Amino acid sequence: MAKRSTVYDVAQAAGVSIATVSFTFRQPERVRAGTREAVLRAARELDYMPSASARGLARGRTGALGLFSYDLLLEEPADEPGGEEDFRTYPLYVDEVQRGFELECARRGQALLIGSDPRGEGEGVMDIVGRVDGLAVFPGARPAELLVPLARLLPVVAFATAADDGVLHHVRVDNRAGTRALVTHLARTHGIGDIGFVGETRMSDVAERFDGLRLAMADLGLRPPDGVLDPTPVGSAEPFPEVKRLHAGGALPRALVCASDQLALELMDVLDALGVAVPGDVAVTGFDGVVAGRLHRPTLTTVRQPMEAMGRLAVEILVAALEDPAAAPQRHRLPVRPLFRESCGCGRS
Amino acid sequence: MAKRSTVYDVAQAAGVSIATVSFTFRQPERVRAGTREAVLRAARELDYMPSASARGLARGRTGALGLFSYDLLLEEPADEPGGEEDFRTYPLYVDEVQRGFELECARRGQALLIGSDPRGEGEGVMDIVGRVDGLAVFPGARPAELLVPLARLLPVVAFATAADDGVLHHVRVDNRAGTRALVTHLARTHGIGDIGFVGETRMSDVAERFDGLRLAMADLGLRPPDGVLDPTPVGSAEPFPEVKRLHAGGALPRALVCASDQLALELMDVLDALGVAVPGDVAVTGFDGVVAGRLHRPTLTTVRQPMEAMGRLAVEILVAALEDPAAAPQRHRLPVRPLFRESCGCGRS
DNA sequence: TTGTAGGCGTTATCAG
DNA sequence: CTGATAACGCCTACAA
Repeated sequence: MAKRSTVYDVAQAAGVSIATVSFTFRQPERVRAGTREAVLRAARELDYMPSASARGLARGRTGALGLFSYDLLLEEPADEPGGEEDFRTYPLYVDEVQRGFELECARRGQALLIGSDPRGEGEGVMDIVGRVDGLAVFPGARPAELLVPLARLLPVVAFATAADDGVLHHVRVDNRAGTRALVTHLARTHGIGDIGFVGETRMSDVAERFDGLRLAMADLGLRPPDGVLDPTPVGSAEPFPEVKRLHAGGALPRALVCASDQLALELMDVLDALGVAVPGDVAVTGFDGVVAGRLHRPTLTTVRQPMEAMGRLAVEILVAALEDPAAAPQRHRLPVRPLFRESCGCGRS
Repeated sequence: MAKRSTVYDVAQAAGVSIATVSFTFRQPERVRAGTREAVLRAARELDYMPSASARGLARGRTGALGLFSYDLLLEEPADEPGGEEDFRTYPLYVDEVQRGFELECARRGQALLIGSDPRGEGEGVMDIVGRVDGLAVFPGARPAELLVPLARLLPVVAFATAADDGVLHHVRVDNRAGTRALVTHLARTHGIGDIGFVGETRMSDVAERFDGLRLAMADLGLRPPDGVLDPTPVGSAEPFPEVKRLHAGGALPRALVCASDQLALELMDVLDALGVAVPGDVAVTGFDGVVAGRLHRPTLTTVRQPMEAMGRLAVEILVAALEDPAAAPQRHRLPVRPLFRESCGCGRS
């Protein structure tokens, strides 16, 4: 690898000082034409590429924004023995939010740093924080409070996280309105009043979804469930024990509203194995609006989050915060949109 | 924003020199236990986050890998007036390769910088090159030769690009085998011998696909087309003029092999508008294996590229090149897999 | 308009 | 085992 040339090399080749070289790149007009030509030509001939490290150090800014996931899905590359690809694992919710973040960064010519914490030690954040001017973070197993100290150092946007702090910027969706729309549809259109909720409510998003379901049922004069069903994580060994028990006892609700699309798809697998027809015997709904819900048969009724918009918004917030560090933290709650497809009993969409 | 604390602050708080602080972080065992504790505690209390800029400058390495696209799809966020999402635009081929790159970086705890050149001035590369230790680049409108000077400065992996240089690392797929499999299937299974190729062959990948088609047809004793049909870019105003002309003259081939899935989907729109049935009147195939091909009706027969593996491989190559800068450039050609679905006349898959 | 010189936060090479 | 101290490459007053 050839040694990269520096301002010194360019300065020497152009017969000027390094200050002039540096100046030529940032304020080309304010340099005499002849000098400018000489500098630019020298730079081109020497393949001069400014060092972002040096520049960042001198300026006190890296010029990059960061996107961080605490626990990334790190599955080993699945073999594709011959069948179709498993699009249940991609693209997920986070992938689409990330895409919005990327598109907005690209539009603004912003460099984007993607980081994660594969070991789960929280040490990964430190690394990335040192590299960026602002950071957006997906919710993870670790409590969001860990982000608060970071927010004193740089602007931080938290996705889909409860907002009981006063320092983080927040980008969330209207989860309650989402499940409310689902419940209302199930009741009014399909005449279903016996609705259960599947999922675990430790994440604030899911808690809000469950809350929205209960509020909506109460408003409709229906009896809300006392609690959630099967608050076990996605992908557990013996999934949905409670649903199975209810089925065995013939006490399955007529509809199961799930905390996410992923969960709903897994649930439908289990129901299928039990010989329960969807939507005939029980209606199933998801939340997120990932593509897998359209590939599944029956197609999945769900609530679509504006993921691309969420990602873009995070970038906007960070850029604004960089320009005005004194501004108050922003809290956004974006609207969602129900998608009524086959799994609730509607016709194919 | 609070000023970030530095090694100096930590050193002072711990009552040691900055050298000891730095040393404590890199070789904890080689520092006396008491000193170590003091330093780590001070660092924690001060929320010390090392500056990647300073570190990179001192070490001569940024510790990040880069992924660059010359011309990113920068569509404005599409309104979603109420219908379903348009999954034709995401995830595309590049998105899935990028995902593989990300997963592999995450697995290795590597920081990943994503950059693009929205203005198309080539100036974006300079910015990102200064930030990374190694770079992978998607093919773009600009000739790959522009990458050669970069490769003298840092390891560069080119995706899906012709390899007539001696310096770039290459990650490609076996395009010829892909179209060969398609042609063989069309001929043997569906008895089709009249096959056209749609697409523009300026990109080496597409040229190879066309070449594979011609070779396969010749081997089968069929008469290969003299040239390609409609070498116009995706998304042009008046798409597929030649196909329309052939249809008007009643001379449409029995099968149209397209350069990509995107192109095939657009073509099917046009055929549909012309009243041409797929696969009844004409069989259509794509190339890539993106998810949109499964959502379309009829589902799209295509050739699947191992995109995740391609992304992962690029990371492996870069990491290896960083460890041994003297090693020769690597050239990989990964296998592809045909997926026979409805659009060629096969049953639903 | 251009040059000089100091500083940005770490690392690494030495002595001690 | 720890402490000075010189890079690292660029930016930016301040001078000339």
